[in-house]
Amino acid sequence: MDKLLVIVGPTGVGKSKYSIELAKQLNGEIISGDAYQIYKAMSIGTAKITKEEMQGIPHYLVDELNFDHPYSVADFQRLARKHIETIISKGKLPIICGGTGLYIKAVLYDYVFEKEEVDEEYKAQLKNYSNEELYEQLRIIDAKSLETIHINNRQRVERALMIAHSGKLKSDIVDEQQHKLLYDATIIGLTLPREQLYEKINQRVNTMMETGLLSEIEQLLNTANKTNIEEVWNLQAMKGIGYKEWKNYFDKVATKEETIALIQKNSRNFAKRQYTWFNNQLEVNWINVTTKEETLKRALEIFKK
RNA sequence: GGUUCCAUAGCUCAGUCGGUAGAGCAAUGGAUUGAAAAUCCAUGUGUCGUUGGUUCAAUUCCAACUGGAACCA
Repeated sequence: MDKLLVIVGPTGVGKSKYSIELAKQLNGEIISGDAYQIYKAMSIGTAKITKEEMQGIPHYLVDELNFDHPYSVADFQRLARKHIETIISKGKLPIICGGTGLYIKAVLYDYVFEKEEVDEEYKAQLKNYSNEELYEQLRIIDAKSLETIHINNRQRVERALMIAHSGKLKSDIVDEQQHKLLYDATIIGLTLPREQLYEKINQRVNTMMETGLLSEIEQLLNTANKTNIEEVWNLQAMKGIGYKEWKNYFDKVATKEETIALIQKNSRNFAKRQYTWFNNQLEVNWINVTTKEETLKRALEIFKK
C-alpha cells in the first residue's frame, strides 16, 4: 500500500501552515482536501494559502474551478486519486490537507460512486411531494437506506431516491464496500482547546474583513455571468461560510456587524461538526497545537511510527 | 441625599395567587457515500443577588444589605 500523510482538523487551527512544513521535511506535495478552496476568486473567505506561503511546494485542487461550477465528492475522489499517483510516480509523498471529512474519507476508503446521469425531470418531480411522501416512497424502494436518513433530511431522502432511480440502490452500493483503508495513510489531526479555537476563528474573520472579504464578495457578484442575482446566491460555491451570509446584507436586512457575527458563529458551528466527523469517522492521531517546533516534532514522530 | 423600579440558565427575559422553574438565542453531543463550509437529529440543575424574618415549606411574602436603572432634589 502506498504511503500517505493526511492532515485534518477544524477550520482555523492552522492546517495549511503545518502542511507546508511537513511537506518540506518529508519531500511531499499537497492535495487540498477541501470543498471550497478549489474555487478561483474565492480566496479570502476560504482562507486560502497564498503563493508565497506555499514556498514552492506544489498544491493540487486549489484554484482550479470557476465559482459557478459544481464540485462534488465524486469529483474530488477521482481527481485526488489521480494526483496521488502522479506524486508517488515522482518519488514524493502525497499529503492530503483539508477540513472536508467526507471528501477525505471517500478517497482513503473504497467509496464507490457509480456513473450516473441526472434525470432532471424526475428530480423536478420530487419537489412536488412532502417529506413524509418522499420518505414513504423510499421505504418502498430502499428501506434499508432509511436507517441512516432522517425523515426531515429531505436533501438525503431525495438523493437516495435519485440513486435508486438511476440504477443501483444506495444501501446496496454501501453494502458492497469493504470499509477498509486503500492506502497506508497516517491521519494527523491538529486541535486546540475549544475556547482558544473559537477565539482564533473569531479573530480570523475579523482579519478577513480587513483584507477585503467584502470586496471579494462584490467582485463575485459582478463577474457572475447571470442576469438574475438570485441565481448567483443559489450557486453551490456561494453556500460557503463567509459568502452565503452576505445575501441579507445586500438585501439590506442585516447590518455589516450582524453579518460578521453570523459568519463567526457559523464558522464555530462548523468547527464543531468537523470534530464530530473526525472523531467518529476517521482514525485520527490528535496533536494539540502548541509551539511550532513541538507540534512538528509530534507530527513527525507519529508519521514515522 | 430622597422616592420608585430591577436583580432568575453564558445572554435577553418569562414565571411560580408560597410546594425549589422555562422560552428564544448562544452552547454541547450525534448522524453523514455525488450540495458536506451542505443537510438533518438530540440535549435545559440554575447557591432564582446576599443575609435574616414569617411559615410545615420561601426563588415567590417582609426587612436590611449589595449592585444597577429611572425620576426628584
